[in-house]
Amino acid sequence: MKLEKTFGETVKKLRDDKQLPLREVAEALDIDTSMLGKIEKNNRKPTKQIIEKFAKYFKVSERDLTIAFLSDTVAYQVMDEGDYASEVLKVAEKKVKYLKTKKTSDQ
Amino acid sequence: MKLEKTFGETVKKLRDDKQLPLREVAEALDIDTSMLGKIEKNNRKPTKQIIEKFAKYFKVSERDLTIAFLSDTVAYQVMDEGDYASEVLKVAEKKVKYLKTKKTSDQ
DNA sequence: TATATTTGGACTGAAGTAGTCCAAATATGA
DNA sequence: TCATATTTGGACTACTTCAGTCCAAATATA
Repeated sequence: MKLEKTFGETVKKLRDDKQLPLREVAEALDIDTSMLGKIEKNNRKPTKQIIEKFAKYFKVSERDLTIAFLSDTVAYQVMDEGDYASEVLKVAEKKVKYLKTKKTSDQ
Repeated sequence: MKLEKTFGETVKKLRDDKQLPLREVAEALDIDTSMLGKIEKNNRKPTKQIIEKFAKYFKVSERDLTIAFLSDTVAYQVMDEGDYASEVLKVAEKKVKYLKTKKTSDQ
């Protein structure tokens, strides 16, 4: 089974693997040490800019990091709302497909 | 092809089918007429309470309305973020399943 | 024991948003 | 055409949310 790590867990692992302290990474990304700690604990959300910096600094795919982050947000959001989570995501997928088609045919 | 209507389109249709003016429905739901108009145009989000009132007033499933609304939110949210929409939703589904399992085994 | 790191609480400023109010635009019907 | 009802949207307010900061306590390291 593939374990679906949160964004925070993902970036913490990147840092741990290189045995770097929060201070050093935070400095490199030009953010507050405490901020980075919170991001790793999913207590604060990273901005696009911060995700970009993470990707460059750790030399990982910005796309993958972005997807990891956005899917986190969506997952927690739908889990907060009753027991419809899976259903909501399924319908959302249909809507996305529908809206994409619409968009394309609009041009 | 099943057309995936937005929440606003859904409730507008319910109202149109009964040929009711915004004023009357708004009054019954105890919200501002302008507010209802905006909800139908997806310019304002309904609260849980308003969704509940819609369901009761039009005698439709609250669950279905809720899913229609939440999936709207999620769909537009992920479409705003680059071209990763479908991928994000797929990963989010995995995370939801993973988190549900985790939650169950936690108890 | 001293130093570095991690954690978390409290706060601030800014952004976002539900909801209101009103007036202009549009439709309805006599 | 005229009068009335409905719809639309802009501007505003009050409230909430949240990224980001600062600092001090807790914990780890050597």
